[in-house]
Amino acid sequence: MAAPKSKSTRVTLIDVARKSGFSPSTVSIVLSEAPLSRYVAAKTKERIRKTAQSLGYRPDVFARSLRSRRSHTVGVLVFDISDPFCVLILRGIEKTLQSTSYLPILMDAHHDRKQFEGYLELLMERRVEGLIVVANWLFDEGGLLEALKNKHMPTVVVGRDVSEKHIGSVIVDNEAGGYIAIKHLYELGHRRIAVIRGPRMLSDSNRRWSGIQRFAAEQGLQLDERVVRELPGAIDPFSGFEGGAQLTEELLQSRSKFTALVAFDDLTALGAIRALAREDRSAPRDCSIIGFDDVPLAALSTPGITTIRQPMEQMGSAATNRLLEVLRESSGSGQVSTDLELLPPSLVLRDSTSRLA
Amino acid sequence: MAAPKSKSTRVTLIDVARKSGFSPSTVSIVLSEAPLSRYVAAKTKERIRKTAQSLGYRPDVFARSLRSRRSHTVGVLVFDISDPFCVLILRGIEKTLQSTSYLPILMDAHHDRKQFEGYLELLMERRVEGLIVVANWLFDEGGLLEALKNKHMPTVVVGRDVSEKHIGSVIVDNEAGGYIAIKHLYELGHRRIAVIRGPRMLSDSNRRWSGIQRFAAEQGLQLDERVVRELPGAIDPFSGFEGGAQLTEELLQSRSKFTALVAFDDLTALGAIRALAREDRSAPRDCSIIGFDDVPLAALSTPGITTIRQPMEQMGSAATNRLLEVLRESSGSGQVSTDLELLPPSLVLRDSTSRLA
DNA sequence: CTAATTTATTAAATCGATTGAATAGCGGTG
DNA sequence: CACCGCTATTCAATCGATTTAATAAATTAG
Repeated sequence: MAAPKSKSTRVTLIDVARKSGFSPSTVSIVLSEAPLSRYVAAKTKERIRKTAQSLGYRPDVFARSLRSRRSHTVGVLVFDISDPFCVLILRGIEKTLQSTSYLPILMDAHHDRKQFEGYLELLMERRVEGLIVVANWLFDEGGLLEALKNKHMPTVVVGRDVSEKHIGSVIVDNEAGGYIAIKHLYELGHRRIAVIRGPRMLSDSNRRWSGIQRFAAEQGLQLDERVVRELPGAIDPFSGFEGGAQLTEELLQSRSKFTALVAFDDLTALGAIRALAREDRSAPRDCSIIGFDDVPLAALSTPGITTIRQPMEQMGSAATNRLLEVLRESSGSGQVSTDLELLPPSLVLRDSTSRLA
Repeated sequence: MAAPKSKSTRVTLIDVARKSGFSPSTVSIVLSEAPLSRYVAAKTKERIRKTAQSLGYRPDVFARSLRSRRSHTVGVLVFDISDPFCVLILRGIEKTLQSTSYLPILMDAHHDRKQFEGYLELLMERRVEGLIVVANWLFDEGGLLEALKNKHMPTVVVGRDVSEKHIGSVIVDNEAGGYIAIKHLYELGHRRIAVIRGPRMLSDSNRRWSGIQRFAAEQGLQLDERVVRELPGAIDPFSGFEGGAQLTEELLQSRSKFTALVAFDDLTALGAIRALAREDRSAPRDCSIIGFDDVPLAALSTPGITTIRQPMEQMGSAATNRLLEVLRESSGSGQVSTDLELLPPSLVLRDSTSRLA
């Protein structure tokens, strides 16, 4: 039989206190498992918990936060939620946070500096206890990091290496990724390998390129610089696609020969495939193509794109755990340790690459 | 010169009151633009605002919410954020909410009933003032709606028609979409048109099918039932792809002829393309294919998928405006009007369909 | 046997705002 | 001139918890 309480009155701590016969203090101490609860008799605890349960008591988050000065929330600031790259990271964050008492508050800056700052401010106002920034495509620009640092807020960035700035970072090992990518093509017999690398200003891009070069050096493979191109440093999340298509077209029209292509990421690879199609060619028949990221699209396009997988969900978890550690240890005073967490990429075989005939 | 305040002490309303020489009440009334502020002298307002500004005062959300019993938040419950269908809707919601004082709190149930309910509970505890549910792929099942109704919370569902249940809904006009889709193929000269429709239990699917049938009836077009298939009612967000590939393969292996295919959605279309490729055929050369939704992938695959676009961002906005209306008018007592808002779909031409040779 | 310590509980202050009722001044009215 | 309604501001209660310091009883120590 449901208690026929007056409908609109919420059950408060006082109600529980009255009904259980203990003081509000004791009830609070028991229900919030404060340190003092060590001294509360087991029987008392049980009685209080039972009454709370039976009344359907739910503490008021606002009252609680007001008094205890803790919001039990963390801000998650993502640069562009429509970037498929982000979504799995978010899932990792969410799953990890789920078992804690922290609520993620997600804000999407959709690639806008102003918005980013605005939302950052908003999150501060909502008194988040920590911050996870999911960065992609240019983020570094123009003192954003300074803004972050000044906030004096435990912060972890995932997807971009900013470790010098006394903020934690979690990223994939891009150098290893580049290495694995070209190695795969090499092992399929390809020797004339084109590369569409990312913008030079992007550190990810440089690391991947280093990996490629390292492999080439190790194998004595000659990288023909006439078939190495660089994406422009654009802002639009789809610019990778456009750029990939554009540059591939140029490559095809130049006289230089190549039988395989390392694309900066999956979108670039998709663009390359589009360009091939325009010339009535296709992957992998006329050119093997390998991407990077393993966004969901990569599996759905035809041909499926062979790619270097970033363990995105793991990256989300790792970043979250990093933050939680700090939050736990010092309740706010702490800063995230500066070091960089590198997660290993892996090769995902699909149909856009094949052995050289 | 920055004021050298003791660093950790936050600026409170009292500080502003003291410095400006008015009482806390007046300050509160002015800064929160309460009704009473009508009676506050313009000069006073200005002085208070100025001091607030100069002290860098930011009201404490918790104190404010505690006293005023308003959280200034709305819950956004999405069924699966990795479904690209959702993301643009979210953007619409976010953009619309941005200009208001409401903060969206986003929770992702990733296709799990239990999670959905858990997050629903959590949002109630956080005292959201309203709810936007972004539903896709089966949601109707098993009393979820009842749960929602019982919460006595203004709610709008986008993406699924639940208007009978006294909850607002915003969806695309699926019937019109189906009609437009087949019309497009018909106008390209196709007469033997296959259809992979969605699961029968999904109302979207039925409406689209109705639209297709209506067009056929109007034109006296015969729909050959041997080339009409139905996706199984699976849960997985990618089942559309698998299903599309599977059913297309079956269609190809049956002796029945067809020159075009209406796919339930873009993922299904991608699956169909994959199946064609396996048989060394391709769209649109061997078969024109039209999708539904216009998810971002549709533009990036090769060939680009001709599709029926759902105005997803608009749908998000519409749902949000619907909710805001209710929230404004009665501060909570109100329920969302039951009626259904149908938004028009539109044809997006790309390369997966072509005139019958 | 008293003092100190540990266990168990509570009174009361507090977090930082909002808000309904109260206080005045002031011009107009019958 | 007493009363009313309007403008302008403030007092004090309140929202619902947490937390510090205090109280009291029980146990141990000296």
